[in-house]
Amino acid sequence: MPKDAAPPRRTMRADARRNAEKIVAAAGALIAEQGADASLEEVARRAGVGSATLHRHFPSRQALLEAVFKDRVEALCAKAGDLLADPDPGQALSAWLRAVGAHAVANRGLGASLMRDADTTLGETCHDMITNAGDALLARARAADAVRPDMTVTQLLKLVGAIALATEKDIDGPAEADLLLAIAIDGVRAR
Amino acid sequence: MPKDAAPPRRTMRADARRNAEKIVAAAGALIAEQGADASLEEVARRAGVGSATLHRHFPSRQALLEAVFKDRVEALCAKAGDLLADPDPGQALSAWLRAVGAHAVANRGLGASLMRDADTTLGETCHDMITNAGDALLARARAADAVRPDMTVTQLLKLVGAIALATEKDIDGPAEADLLLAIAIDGVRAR
DNA sequence: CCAGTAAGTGGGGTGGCCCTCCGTTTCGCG
DNA sequence: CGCGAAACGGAGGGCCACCCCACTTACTGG
Repeated sequence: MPKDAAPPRRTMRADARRNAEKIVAAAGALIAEQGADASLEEVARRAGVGSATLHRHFPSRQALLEAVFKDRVEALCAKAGDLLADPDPGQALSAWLRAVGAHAVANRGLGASLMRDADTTLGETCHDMITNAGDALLARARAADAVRPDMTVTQLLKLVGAIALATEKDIDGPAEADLLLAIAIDGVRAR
Repeated sequence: MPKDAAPPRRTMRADARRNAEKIVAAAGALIAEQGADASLEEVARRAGVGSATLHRHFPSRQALLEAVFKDRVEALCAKAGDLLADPDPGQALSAWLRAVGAHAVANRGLGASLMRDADTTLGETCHDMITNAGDALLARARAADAVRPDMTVTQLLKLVGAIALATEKDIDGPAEADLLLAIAIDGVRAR
């Protein structure tokens, strides 16, 4: 009998991985300079690869953004885990939201990534990760009657992302964002 | 002696005015369908004019958006005027903000117009109009100790615009936006 | 060590977009 | 009416996302 179809690759080929890394690095730099709608061709150019390679590794702009922001998001998730040990659940939630907001303004375009579009079909790893992380904090805060009972993480993140988006191209973005965020968080508190 | 340079036109030529109107109408329809980043060439195509004509009448996308939203914005300004007579200044402000938010989600892209880019060089009539209108309401609310004393209209509008932007592509945009807005406004109140 | 092969690559093409130049048409004033 | 200026719109340049396909390269089993 014919032998089975070729066994599927277990790991990426070494050069492919290297190229992917070069692309992510270049994208990170360019996005920091120009924002999340930077030219993908310019990214490929700076990474020293063809545009086809970029598109093969990252089929959509969103996919590339997620790769770029992955470690930042992981850091935020870790922070959420730490804050679960905080004695004051309400304070913990609000501290985390401000941290998320700070990252979102600092890294142009992260905000848009987090809010995410209700239409994205699948694979929104970034958004899922942060949603899950935030959910734990929110649940605890809700149990302690520190927040309005009808809040959802999605709403919270939308709020944070929206504010980041609105201030990210401001002259004094971070300060403005922090102020607006503080105000919004105030509204989230249980009355 | 040579006669003075030809006297400058006082009014637009009739066909020019008609074309401008057709363009605004087409843009309004397309923006309602596809959002504020709709293709300008498609607008020109639907209006039955060449793309050069569109660009002559509206040198920037922002200029076109302002023309499209002008009457909506005027309505909001009028409403602000009316609300100045409301006996409760805090309530009046919050009602107006919700009205602004509702319009912003309903008319895709209005939100972005309102928040406006800190870098726009000049001529942001739309933004100016609404800023002035809101300022009166805010001043009155502040005098009545109904809001935090450090709020500015710009911040308020940024908040509203951001929320509209964040929810405008949602399945259930209006409801979501109203809820988030209510929360944010709650944070704006004086403690 | 070596060849076979699937995985990976990138140049070039396509179509869309924004915007401008410029020859042609149209308006409206005198 | 007739003429000059105002307005028009198609063609074309530059840029971009994305796809196709002939070529190259890394891994694997003998």
